[in-house]
Formats: sequence, C-alpha cells, structure tokens
Amino acid sequence: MLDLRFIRENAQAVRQALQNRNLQIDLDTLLSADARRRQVLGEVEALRAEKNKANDQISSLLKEKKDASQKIGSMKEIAARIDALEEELKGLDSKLDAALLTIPNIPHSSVPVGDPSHNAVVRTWGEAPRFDFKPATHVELAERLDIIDLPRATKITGSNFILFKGWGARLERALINFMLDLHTKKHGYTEIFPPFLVNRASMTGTGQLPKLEEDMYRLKDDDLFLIPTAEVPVTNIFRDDVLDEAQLPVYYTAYTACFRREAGSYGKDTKGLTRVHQFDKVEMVKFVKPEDSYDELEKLLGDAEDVLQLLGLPYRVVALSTQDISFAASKCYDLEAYAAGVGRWLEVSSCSNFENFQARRANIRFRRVKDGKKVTEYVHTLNGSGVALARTVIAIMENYQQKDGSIMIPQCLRPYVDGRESIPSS
RNA sequence: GGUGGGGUGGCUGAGCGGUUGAAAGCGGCAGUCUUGAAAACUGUUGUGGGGGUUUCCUCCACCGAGAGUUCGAAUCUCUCCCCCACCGCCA
Repeated sequence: MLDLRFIRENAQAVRQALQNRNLQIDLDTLLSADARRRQVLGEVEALRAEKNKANDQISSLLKEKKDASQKIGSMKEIAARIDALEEELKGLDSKLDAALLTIPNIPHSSVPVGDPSHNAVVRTWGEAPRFDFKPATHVELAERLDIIDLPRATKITGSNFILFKGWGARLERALINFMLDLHTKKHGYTEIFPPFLVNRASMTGTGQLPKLEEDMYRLKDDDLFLIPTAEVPVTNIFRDDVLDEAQLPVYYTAYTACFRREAGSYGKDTKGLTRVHQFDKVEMVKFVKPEDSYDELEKLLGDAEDVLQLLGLPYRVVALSTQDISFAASKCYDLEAYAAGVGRWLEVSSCSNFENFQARRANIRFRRVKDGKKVTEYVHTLNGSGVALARTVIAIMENYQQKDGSIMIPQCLRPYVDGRESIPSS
C-alpha cells in the first residue's frame, strides 16, 4: 500500500497515477477522513494527557492518605469524553485502512501511459521455426502422442485442468528441475519449497487481497487460500521482519503449483493448456535495497530470459503499460514465447518491481546506518516467473515438432530425461 | 482430536492494580584503560503516530489480538489467535 502521509503530501501525483491506470477511486473522501482523524486524534491525546496527569495526582494523594474522591469524580467525566472520541477514531481508522488497501501502486515514470495497446516490445529474441508441413497445435500433438489427457482431467476434476501422462509428465518434471538448477547454480538463488496454502494475512501482504478474492480458491472452514503463485508464500517469509542491511539482497526461487479460478475469463484462451486452473511454475523472488531495485529488475528479467534462450524458444520482452501492470506493481515486463502451432505469443513470465508497496503491506523492513544514524526502512520486493510451465510446454511441443509427428527434446533438458532426444524416441 | 504449560524490548527473563516504557543479564553502540586486542569499568541502546519554533522539543499509544471492570491495567475478567510439551490418530 501507499503511505498515507505520502498521499496527503502528493495528492496530485496519486490522482495522476490513478488516471493513468484508468481507475476511478475517490481520493477526496480518503483525504477528508485523514484530516478528521488527525483532528480527533489531537483532541483524544490532549484528554489522555490530562487523564495521565490526574492519575499521578490521585496516586500521590492516596499515598499520603489524603482524600482523592473529588479528583476521582471529575476523572469519570473525562474518561467518558475520551470513550466517545475513541469510538469515532476507531471508525475513521478502519475506514482509512480499508481505503488504503484499495489504492494501487504508482507506476514508474518509464512505464508507457495508456491502455494495453501502448505496451511496448522492448526486444525480440530468436526466430520462429519454419516447417515444410502444417504444424499441429499442442492439443493435437498431445492427443496423438498420448502425453496429455484433457478429457480425463475434466472427468476427475473439471474443465481447464491438466493431466500429464508418461513422457508428458516426465517433460513437466524435467522442466521444473532444469529451471531450479539454473536459478540456484547459475543465477545465485536459494531454493525454497513453501506451503501451497496460505492464510489471509499473507494474501493481503502481497496484494492479492482484498481486491482479487473472487479469483482465488479458498478453504472456507479454515480461511486458507490455495496460492495463485509462489510469490505469496515466498514474499511472506519475511512478513513483519526487520532484516539486517548485510543480508540484502535476498534471492529466492521456488517451484510450486499455482491455483487460479480465472473467474470471468470463460471463453478466453479456454482451448488446451493456455488458461488452466492449476499449473506449475518456478518463481523468483527478490528482497533488495531501494536504490538497487530497478537494476535488480533488469537482472531478474535476464534470469527469466536465460531460461527461454537455453530452451531455444523465440520470445519477446514487452514493457506493460500503466493500465496493464498489476495492482501492486510499479513496473512490469512480460515475456512472451512464440508457439508455432497456434501461431501466437504466449505470456510465460511476468517480472515486476513492487518497490516498497508489498513491503509496506507485509511490513518487511531492514536496518542500516544512514548519515551516521540508525534507520529502519522498507525493502523493495520483486518477483518474476522463471518461467510458467504449461505455456512453456506448449511452446516446446509446437516449436520442436517434427514432420513424423514426434517432438524433439531441447538439448538442455536431455540430462533430465535420461538423455532421450525426442518423444517418442525414434 | 485430548490434556497440561506458555505468549513481556534484538535475545533470555522478572514484574501479577498506582512514577513500570517496563528490573536483571546477554547482545549492540560510544568512551576510559592498552602499542593493538581481550578483559574490566563508565555511559548509552525499542517501535509507531500526532503537534511544533523540526540536527531538537513535546504529547499519545504499544507487554499476542480484541472487548470489559476501574479514577487508574503488562498486572483482574471474558473471547479469539498463536506457540511448546505429552497422548491419540495419521502420509
């Protein structure tokens, strides 16, 4: 969330940011509630000071065995006035807290302003494969090779779930291991295997709640949520902690399954594997000093690109516009891999800098000495997919398909599939 | 699921109705001593918020969370959350 004082002192900048995100959020109500709160707070605190003083006097009167009944009587009245004002204060506080949670992060100045048509392709890597035959889609390939069984996944659970089978399952597992090895051994991340269920505080800490509750799978009896991304449990590792400057930066990577209801997206991308309720993802999460976060974002993006380059998948880097970046992000790049069968660019990664927006919500800070003084500051958090699996599997299947209907296995994955070169083996 | 014991500052841990923001110890920081270090000694050391004459002053809040009793609550009452130990069940 944003700092209330920042909003108070930079109301115009916040209004501009909301407009750039094309959001109608009433700032005036918030600002007047804030003004009223500070006024009431002043009154309450003056009365409390009076009360504290009187209590000291009562205390010493009683110690000297003198009569304090008059003083006690007059304090009853003040206590009642304090109660009334505190009641109002409490109302204002909860109103302000609720309002603050609905205000999104302010986009960085480098983010293109406007609707998604303003998204900017930063660079493109690789060449789309050429075929001397009509390339099949992943759905056709999966069925032909018997490596993914969507009808049975539907029978077991419902539509838009995946059941990998045989070498399909093996390919999925190979990708997970390949990515984790790459990030831990080459890019310096520490591997985490977090819980797949998180509590409400964690979901609020990273910004999924309260806004996106309807998109989440929730266990009602326990008020727990299935994670929509590893970002949630991994970022919340340091919730309410104060780190030491020397600990930063922290790089974590985690494989998890991700669960999304995708409410309201029916009819969009619903064929095959492009939009499913459960998918695998390897995520990267960083905790860094504020002054480093934009350099760290570029490095994070590079780490995700490395995955696609090693897999030999053509992709493009897209800088998202102000209306396309997520609620909590101040800047975001998407990586889109090209899938030759469906002939489309598929979003396989999203790399974002949240600056201190999540750190404020989750209360993640660090201590350092600045100008000879000890200070506690919020860290900056970042995360990026490195990368999302289902869509990457699509791209591999469609781009590496051969005329005979088999699929070549990218070189970097072969150590993870017993050296196998294709599915089925030739 | 059952029973018992707990949640106090960076940590350990005292306090169980009235100068207690909180003893003591450890740790951290600064100083004295020393060629240097250690030891010893001395001082200092929480967070958040409001206001101001804004390298400082002042006020308020905070002893798991919330509510209550009281002139006054870390301390008493209630509700909830969490942790630990043992037992049961279990991949």
